[in-house]
Amino acid sequence: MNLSKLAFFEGSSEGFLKALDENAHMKKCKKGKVLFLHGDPAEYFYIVKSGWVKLFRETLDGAQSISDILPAGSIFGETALFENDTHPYSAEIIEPSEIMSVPIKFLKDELESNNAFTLKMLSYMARHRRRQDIEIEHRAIQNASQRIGCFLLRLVKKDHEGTIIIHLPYDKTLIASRLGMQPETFSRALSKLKEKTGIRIKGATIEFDTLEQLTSYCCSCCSSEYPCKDLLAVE
Amino acid sequence: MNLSKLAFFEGSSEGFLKALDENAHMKKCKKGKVLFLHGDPAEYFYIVKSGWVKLFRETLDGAQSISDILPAGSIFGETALFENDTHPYSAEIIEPSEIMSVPIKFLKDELESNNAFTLKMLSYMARHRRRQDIEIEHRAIQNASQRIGCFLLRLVKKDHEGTIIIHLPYDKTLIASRLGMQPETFSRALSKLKEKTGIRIKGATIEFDTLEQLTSYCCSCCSSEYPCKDLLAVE
DNA sequence: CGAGGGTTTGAAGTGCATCAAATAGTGTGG
DNA sequence: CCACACTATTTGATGCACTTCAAACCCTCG
Repeated sequence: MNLSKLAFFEGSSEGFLKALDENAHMKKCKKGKVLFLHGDPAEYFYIVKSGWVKLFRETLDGAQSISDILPAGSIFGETALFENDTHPYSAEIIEPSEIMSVPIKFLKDELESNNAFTLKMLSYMARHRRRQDIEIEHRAIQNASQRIGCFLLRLVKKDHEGTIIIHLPYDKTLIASRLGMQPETFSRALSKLKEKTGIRIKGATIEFDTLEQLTSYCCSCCSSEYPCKDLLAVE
Repeated sequence: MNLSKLAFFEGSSEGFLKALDENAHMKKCKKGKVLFLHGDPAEYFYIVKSGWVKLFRETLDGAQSISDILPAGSIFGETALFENDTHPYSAEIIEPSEIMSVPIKFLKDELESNNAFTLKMLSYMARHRRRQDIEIEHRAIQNASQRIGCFLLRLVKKDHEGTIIIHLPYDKTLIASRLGMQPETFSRALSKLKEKTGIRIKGATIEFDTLEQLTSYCCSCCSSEYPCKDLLAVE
C-alpha cells in the first residue's frame, strides 16, 4: 500500500508524504492487541495496512460500545488532534494486522500549512459525519434483520457479476456488536433474513443471485436509497 | 447576535465577515415552516438567530428520523458543500425563529482561501462527530429514563446555584423523538426518572437540588463522565 | 367556551436481551 | 493425523423495555 494513494492523503504536500515515509513505523499486531485506550495521551495516529481494527469505548458499568470497525486503508487516532491530544476511544486489533504509526505532529503541521489538505480532511470528516448520521437512523428505524441485510449489501463488490458471494470479514459476534445487537440476536436475525429474502448461508459465506433480494427487504425503511451513494462502503 | 461572535466564525477573515453582513438575509419563520428538503439543491447555508430548528430525514416507508434539533447560534445546511451541493437532510422550524441565510458560495470561497478558518471548521466538525459518537453509544446503552436524565443535565446552566430549575426548550413529543423514543414512552420514562431520582416535575418545568441526583442515575452507564467535557451542551 | 394539539394513562403486543445449554468449528500438542 | 480444549455459534425458554393502539385528560388560544 502506498500512502499517497489513500484518499485521506490526497492533496497532501510532497514534504508531508516524505515525512510520513521517513517517520512512519510499521508493526505486525496479533488479534487482541490493544493499541491505546480511551483517554490515553496521543502521540501517534495510525493507518491500517492490512487486517481489522476495532474502535470502542467502555462505560463505568463495564459495558462496551463499538464505535467503528476499520478495514485496511483506514486512518484512526487522528481525532485526538481535536480532543486535547487525548484519544476519544480505545483501539484493539481484531484480526492479525499490519499497522503503521506516524507521529501526530506531522499531521498537525501539514494541516496548519496546507489548506488543500485541510480541505480534504474536512471533506473526509464530513463523510464520516454523514455515515454516523445514517448509522443513528438505522439503529432507530431498522430491525435487526434489516441491519444485517444492509451490512451485507455494503460488502458487495461494485463489479459483481452473476451470483453474489460474500465472505463475512470478521467474527459474527463482532458483526453483531458492530450492528448494536447481541450474538444470539444476530444468529436468529440472520436466519430470519434468510427466510425473508432467500439468501443462502454456509458458515461465514453468504450467497444470493440479485441485490434486489436484499434491497427490497432492507432499503425501504432507509432515507438513502441503494446504492446509498457509496456512503456506507465498508472496504 | 453578532456573527463574528459565533464560535463557528472564529478565524474567519475580515472580508468574509463583511460578505456575510452584506449578503446575509434574515427572515422570521413560523413553527412548521420547512426551509428545505433532503435532496434539495443547496444555494444557502443557515444560521439560527433565535428559536429552534429540526433537522430530519424521511424513509420511503414514511418514518421520520431526527438528525438534530438546533438552538440559537447553530449553523446548518453547510454540509451540502461536501454532498455535491445537495442537502443531506430536511430542515423545519419547530418554534418561532429568526433564520439567517447566506449563499453557500461565500463559505466555499473562505474555506478555499483561509486555512485558519478551514481548521476551525475541521475542529467544529470533529466535535460534531464526537457528539454523534456519544449519541450512538447512548442509544445503545442507556434506557429511556437515563437518556432523558442526560438530556436534562445538558440543559443545566453552568453557573447554576442552589435549586436547579430547567424549562424544557420545546415540546415533549419532540424531545421524545430527539431521544429516539415514542411520546408515550417519554411520558412514562420521565415519571420513572422522577421516582428514581426525586426530581420535581410541573409541566415543562423541572426542579432538583443537586446534579448528583441525576448524574448518579444516568452517567454510570456512559463512557464520558459528567460534565462530559462540555461535549454535549445543547445551547 | 370550544376546538385542537399536546400529554398522560391503560392494555396488549413485539422485538430484543438474557440466561442456559447444546453444537459446530478451530487450533494445539501428542 | 487424531483427540482434546477452547471458542464461536446456534437453539431454547423466559423476561423486560419499548411500541402500538385506544381513549381520556389537559392546556392553550382564538
